[in-house]
Amino acid sequence: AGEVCEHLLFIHRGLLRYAFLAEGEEHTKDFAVDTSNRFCTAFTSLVTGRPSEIDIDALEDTEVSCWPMSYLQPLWDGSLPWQTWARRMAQGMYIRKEQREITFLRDSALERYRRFLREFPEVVERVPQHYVASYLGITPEALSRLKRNL
Amino acid sequence: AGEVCEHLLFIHRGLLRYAFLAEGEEHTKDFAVDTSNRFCTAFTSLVTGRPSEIDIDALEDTEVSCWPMSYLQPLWDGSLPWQTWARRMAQGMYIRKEQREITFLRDSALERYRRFLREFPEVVERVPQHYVASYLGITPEALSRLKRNL
DNA sequence: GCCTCGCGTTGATCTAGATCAATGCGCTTG
DNA sequence: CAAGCGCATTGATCTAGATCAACGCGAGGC
Repeated sequence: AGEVCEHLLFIHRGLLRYAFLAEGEEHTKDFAVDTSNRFCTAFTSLVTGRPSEIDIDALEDTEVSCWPMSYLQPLWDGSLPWQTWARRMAQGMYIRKEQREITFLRDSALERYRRFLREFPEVVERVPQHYVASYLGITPEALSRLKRNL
Repeated sequence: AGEVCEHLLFIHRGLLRYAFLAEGEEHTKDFAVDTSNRFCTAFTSLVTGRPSEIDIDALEDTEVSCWPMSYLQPLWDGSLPWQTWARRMAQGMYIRKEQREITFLRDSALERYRRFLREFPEVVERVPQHYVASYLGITPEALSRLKRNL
């Protein structure tokens, strides 16, 4: 956070977490894992050129390929297939966020946890549980109690 | 909802609402107004070609230009400037959804209402209040009480 | 070995917001 | 005009999840 994001990462191995800080609280926005979501970047900063408000940290030793934006931007702006690729990436990211919006409007914390287990079946074993709680928008204590009902 | 979205709309006058149905409850995802967000479409359906899960309904008499996808797709796929335009649109939509994600993780209902007033200052006077409540993820009763504390 | 630290759990209490039910009030329609 | 409807408000009660505090327990580090 604070820097302008200049890179697009592709995750070969490991696990990253997107977070942001607000009034001393840290909130988990998303995970990026080697088993899915293999691209990782502070997208908003990347495309606006403004400093990122989110932190990205590695929860495991992580191996990535790193694409500098200075390399990608000319491809995106100069070549139709790459432009299409970039558009599709943005579309896919939108669709994921829309799902998350729907989940916040429609589901209880328990239901959100069940969906999380379905979307990231392996992540739950690889990250400290309080990060999962934070991703769901609840406290660690609440998640601990939720698990008793499934 | 149920149909594949084939159009991108540009709103000249009026006000639309995005909603979805879940277990008999209707939830409001977003508003599209003639004073901002002037494009409107069931984006996920538009780009995936799958039937839309969301409804779009007009809360006022609304005047739009209607761009059929059969017209846009060849532009997007065949022309760099149009492709760039489409990519930028997808990026912008992502950024808006990210803001909404952050708001659900970080803010109380009261704070979300304050932000809503800032983002859509005029909408609050143009739509029934229970739609605003639904957009915020709370009940109409709760919103009615919230307003007493600002 | 012991000590600490990070993390999860558990218990007791508190609170934001949900739920249910009643009231009021402007608009439309007969 | 009255009747009915959609919507906002208000009150009483309930509940999911927050908060605060205590405890446990395994993994390092000394």
